[in-house]
Amino acid sequence: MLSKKTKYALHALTYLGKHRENKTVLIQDIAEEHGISHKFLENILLELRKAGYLGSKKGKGGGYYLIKEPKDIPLSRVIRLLDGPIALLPCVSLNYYEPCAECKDQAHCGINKVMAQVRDETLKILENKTLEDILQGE
Amino acid sequence: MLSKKTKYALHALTYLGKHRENKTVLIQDIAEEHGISHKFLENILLELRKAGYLGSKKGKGGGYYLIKEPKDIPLSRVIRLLDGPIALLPCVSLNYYEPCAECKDQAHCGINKVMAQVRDETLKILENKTLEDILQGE
DNA sequence: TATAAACCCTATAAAAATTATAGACTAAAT
DNA sequence: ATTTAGTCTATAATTTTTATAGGGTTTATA
Repeated sequence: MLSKKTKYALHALTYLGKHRENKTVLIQDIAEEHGISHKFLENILLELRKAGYLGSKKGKGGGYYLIKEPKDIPLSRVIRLLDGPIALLPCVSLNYYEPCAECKDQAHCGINKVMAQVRDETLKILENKTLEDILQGE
Repeated sequence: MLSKKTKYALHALTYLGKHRENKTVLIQDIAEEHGISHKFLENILLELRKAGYLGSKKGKGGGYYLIKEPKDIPLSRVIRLLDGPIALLPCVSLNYYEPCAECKDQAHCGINKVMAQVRDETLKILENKTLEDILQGE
């Protein structure tokens, strides 16, 4: 399951995607719309900005706005950013690799091999679905 | 990512799958082989038995053994049993459904729709990979 | 230029979930 | 009888997630 962080990030991105004509959107507006803690959401939006998905403007009249096209924001990226690895095991993670302590020889581990396949196939799914798909379903 | 519980369960099932000629296998042997806490593994094997994957024999000469064919043990089942939902959000879970608090109208939620698709496609992957696939990779 | 609005940033607290341990109990073999 | 090995439930320890707090910086505008 996705963490609330990632779930909230998706809601925020969706909200921002739906309000692209406005110059900026307030954290507060997104938080209220979805009943999310303002402060918690703040941290999430900050991460999305640092990762290059959002722009922001400080001061009065400020707020957040999308700077990427919805079609260029795949689920895989959002999940990796906020939740970490997509792979089911650290030993097959492309971005967060770590060997598994209980596995003596990764090269001959059937679990490792199958999980690498699962990772590849899962990745295909999550790279194909983008914010645009979400917006179309709203 | 899978919990250690699920990961250990997969290692245990693999071990049991590789030792099907023996009548039974000791918890201790599996625990030692993979450096897992005996007691922790005990609870996991108990769950696998209650779910119908393993049989057990008490007393001297006892232990665990596989009672299902490896090809009839898909990853999806093991994961659901020990980790819970495969869906990325509770609102699209088939086995552990719960509405999402921050979503006002699930019927018009783009996230919900996309995640239901992701769930279906992910499920296809995890239902297709079985213990047999793991054993073949060993 | 003072003021209020709004994001920036880091630290920490609270809660929940995961991981691990403990110990008494039952069953079976010898 | 004794030893071996799984059964079961409770609880402790640890880690992760979720949430909060509060001072800082920037900007619009009166």
